[in-house]
Amino acid sequence: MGLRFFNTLTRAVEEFAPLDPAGKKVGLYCCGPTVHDFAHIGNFRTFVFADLVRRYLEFKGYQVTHVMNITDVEDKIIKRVRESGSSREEYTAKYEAEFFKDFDALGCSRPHHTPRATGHIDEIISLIEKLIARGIAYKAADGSVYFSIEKYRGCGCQYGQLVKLNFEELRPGERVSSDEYAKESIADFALWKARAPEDGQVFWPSPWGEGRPGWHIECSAMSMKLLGPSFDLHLGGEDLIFPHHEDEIAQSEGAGVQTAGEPFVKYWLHGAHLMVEGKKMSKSLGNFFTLRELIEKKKFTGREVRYLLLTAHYRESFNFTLEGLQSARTALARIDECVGKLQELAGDTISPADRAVIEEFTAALDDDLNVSSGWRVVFDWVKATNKALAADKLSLGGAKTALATWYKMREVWGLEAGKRSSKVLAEAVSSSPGHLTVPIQDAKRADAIRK
RNA sequence: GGCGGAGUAGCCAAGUGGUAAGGCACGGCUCUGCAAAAGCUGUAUGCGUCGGUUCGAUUCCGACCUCCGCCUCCA
Repeated sequence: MGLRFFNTLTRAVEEFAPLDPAGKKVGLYCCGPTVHDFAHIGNFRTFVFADLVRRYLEFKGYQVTHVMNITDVEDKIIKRVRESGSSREEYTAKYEAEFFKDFDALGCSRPHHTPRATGHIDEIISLIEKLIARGIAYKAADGSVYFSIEKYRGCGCQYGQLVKLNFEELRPGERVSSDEYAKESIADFALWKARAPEDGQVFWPSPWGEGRPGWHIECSAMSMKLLGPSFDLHLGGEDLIFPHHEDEIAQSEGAGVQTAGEPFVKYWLHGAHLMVEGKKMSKSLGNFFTLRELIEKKKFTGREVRYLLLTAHYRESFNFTLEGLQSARTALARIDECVGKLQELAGDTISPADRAVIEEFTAALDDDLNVSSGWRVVFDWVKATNKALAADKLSLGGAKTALATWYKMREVWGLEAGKRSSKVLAEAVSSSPGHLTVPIQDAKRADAIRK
């Protein structure tokens, strides 16, 4: 059996088969950040998850094109821009830069493309024009353009592919904002929002007047531009299933740009949310970690945070705790210790990995990214390696193979060791091949280093 | 109210119709200036509750309890 993913579209685990007839190229899109503030640890769970998917596909030999959008125009951003007095460009550039700082600290591979919504206004407009031409979108009295779910369904398209929806009982929300009173139907959503006074300088010209894109449209426009009208994988947090992703499907398939019978996206993968210290993250509870807080105030590393995020299956809600980070630190140190010894023995030479271990590892990850089983393989390997090291039974060749085995698995985890912690450094100073012995005269120095 | 997900040792977390992986924490032993690391080793008669099916259920079915998400431009 090969790689399998749980597809939200079918609510089942499916064999992964790329659209590419050669079975080689894979298009992967992940909904990226809205750059209105520092991203929190929950946001990053999704990006680490997407990074794992990408790395594992590459590990499996696929040629992945990874796209992640930057949403740099949206209600909250406009509000903040107005309050801060800076321009939208200045404001979003700052938080985009901060976002990538954290993204890098977590060891996430940069996507091949990180398109900004505001850089694709033309594509967005042309997509909306297609929808209007097909009679699925309409310009309302307020100057905005809306997507008509009724018309869409009238074309034989299905709305509600990702969630079961009861249209008769769709409740008119109490919080329908006043600027959307012109919609024909309550479930219709904005493709283009007419310029409002509070938007300030944030607007673009369009065939329907000045305004800005709706929330969902940029993902449709940019993903199809960069990956084609049909692509393999679309990822995001579970909260995006509805309405964001449902609406993306509607906009993209409603435009009629796909080859007959081909979907906009073949596999939809959604990551579950994070809890913090047993509670739902919320600003009022104050349990809202940002990565920089964890790094600067709590003195953890991005690598430790990444490890912790990678210990739980992506579809299970996960309880993120400082205690968990502490145990992540210990577990990583154990791996590093073992790898450090191997490096001393084998150097950084290239050797084939242990096939049996890699096969076991692959079997674990193939199963909808069963990271827990993957870690079991890693720690069984650590144990076996340590045992051989302690018994002095590891030949040079054996050490090279063991090291290569870890490097292979590490490609998937993305946990390259950066700077060693002071504890490990102290040991590295006093270690010699084979056994870790501290010369007696160095005892005081060792104690000093320890402090 | 509608839809969906989950409840496994102190904490995190796999898994299976036939008797519970792994990590962290904790205890014992070996090694050691003391530690740490490493090695060996111990720790759930039990998998939310109550019923049912079965030779046998944690795994299947039903009910219930609890938690979480979406239905409201939050990853």
